[in-house]
Amino acid sequence: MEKTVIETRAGFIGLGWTRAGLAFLNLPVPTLYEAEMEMNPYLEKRTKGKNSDKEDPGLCYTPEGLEGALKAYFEGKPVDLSFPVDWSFYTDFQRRVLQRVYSIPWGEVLSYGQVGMEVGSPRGARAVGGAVGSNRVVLVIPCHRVIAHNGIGGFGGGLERKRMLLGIEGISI
DNA sequence: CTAACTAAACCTA
DNA sequence: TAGGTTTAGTTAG
Repeated sequence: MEKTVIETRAGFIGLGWTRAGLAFLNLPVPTLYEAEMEMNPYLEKRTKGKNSDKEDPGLCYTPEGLEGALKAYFEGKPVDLSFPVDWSFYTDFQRRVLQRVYSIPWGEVLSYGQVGMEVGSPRGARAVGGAVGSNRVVLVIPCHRVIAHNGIGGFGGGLERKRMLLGIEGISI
């Protein structure tokens, strides 16, 4: 697993990747030190799935263009952040949900119930909440664009930051 | 295997 | 709007 920190207008973002794609990407924090500390729990830790990146010569992902895209995002530009993701960290259900969320475009939102509907769990809204909560790649998998049918829902990084991200995209709830 | 959690939705009044 | 009920998947024991 490779890692680095990039600086955007909103702060320092720590991220890591494997040969398969992005493994984690954190929210911006004010200092380089904090960004480095927040990466520790993710390094070489694989709670689920197999070792997708272990000596797989067919894959050779590196995050080219990601820094520029993230900087542009925090300058308010409607950029596409669908960079390759290492999906091996998730259960089948989590992967199905997150892959659907992955395709939600900039500036649009879906409810937990709608996502459940589309991935074959019409009454699994609550389970969808649990699944998006397992997202390690914020922004690239835009889990902040999934909200409750009657409100904003929740967010692992704090509701303030979810509102902030949606605000950047012109959505206020 | 069961029980106890959820970043939800629904129904009733 | 408030409160209780239903719900699917994950995780801890």
